[in-house]
Amino acid sequence: MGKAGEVTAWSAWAPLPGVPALRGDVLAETLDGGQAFRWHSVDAGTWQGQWSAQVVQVRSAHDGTTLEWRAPAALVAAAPAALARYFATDLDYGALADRLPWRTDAHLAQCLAEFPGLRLLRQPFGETLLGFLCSATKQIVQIKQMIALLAARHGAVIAPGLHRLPTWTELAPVPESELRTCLLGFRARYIAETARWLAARQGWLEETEALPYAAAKARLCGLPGVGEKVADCVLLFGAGRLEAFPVDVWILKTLARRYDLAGWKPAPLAQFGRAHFGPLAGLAQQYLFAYERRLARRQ
DNA sequence: TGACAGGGGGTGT
DNA sequence: ACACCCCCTGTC
Repeated sequence: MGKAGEVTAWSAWAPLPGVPALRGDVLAETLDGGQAFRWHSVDAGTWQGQWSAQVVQVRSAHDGTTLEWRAPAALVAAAPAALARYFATDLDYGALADRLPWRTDAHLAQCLAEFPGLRLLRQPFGETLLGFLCSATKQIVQIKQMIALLAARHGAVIAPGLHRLPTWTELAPVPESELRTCLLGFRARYIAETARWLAARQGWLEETEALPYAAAKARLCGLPGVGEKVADCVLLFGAGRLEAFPVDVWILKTLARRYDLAGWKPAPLAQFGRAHFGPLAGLAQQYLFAYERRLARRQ
């Protein structure tokens, strides 16, 4: 018998075609750098993560060609398709990064050089919304803690000791007071109200995900607790909208410092971002973000 | 080892 | 501009 949550029978490691192997720090930044909140390191270079009803481990292949993965034997059938979507294996991120204006932006060029191969994930839309409703004034470790508690207490079991995140429908009947015990603080009310609002509108999230960027963002901003920053994160990390440009305090600082934009407000900065970085502004944002965080940690 | 102060990736009023 | 909520981190 293993510990709770410990998978005893894993499938064999298999390549994940379309995703090049990533340097250890770049893989860590991709999986555990603020896009997603359900990955943890199980071994040097090996990460275990969950989304929807999936549980997988990933690492860079020893031959250095691609990422490789394995899944609990009982869950392996659905894994290839789920992985392909989650890791956006159809997108060549090397080519996308090359289309950013690094040739005329020395700072961006340095950020790209620091995190070669950095990727954006395509997480389930509803789960991404839940994660970023938890994110206000919280750091990654704390958000991960809230999300883990929500899953453990309100999510269905998908493998021994492993729970998926609750769906919005499952969250709707949970009283706000009970959500507060998941360390959500003032975010509990946002999540409770959003859950009830969504439960009364089946299909609303799916419709929103399919809308053009601006319309989808406007709709998300109508949810309690969702402002422009959260909406942009949900669209960037949960819908593959690479034009979304979330402006948080890190980006505020980095744009002020590196682009001489001190004193600018978030909305004008978002405009600057889209104008300067172009239709893949969200990818540029992720590089700037990763770089600034690395500098901060080194202090 | 324990206590304490400081601050935190945002939204809503 | 400030409240919201309380956990994490660093420090003594």
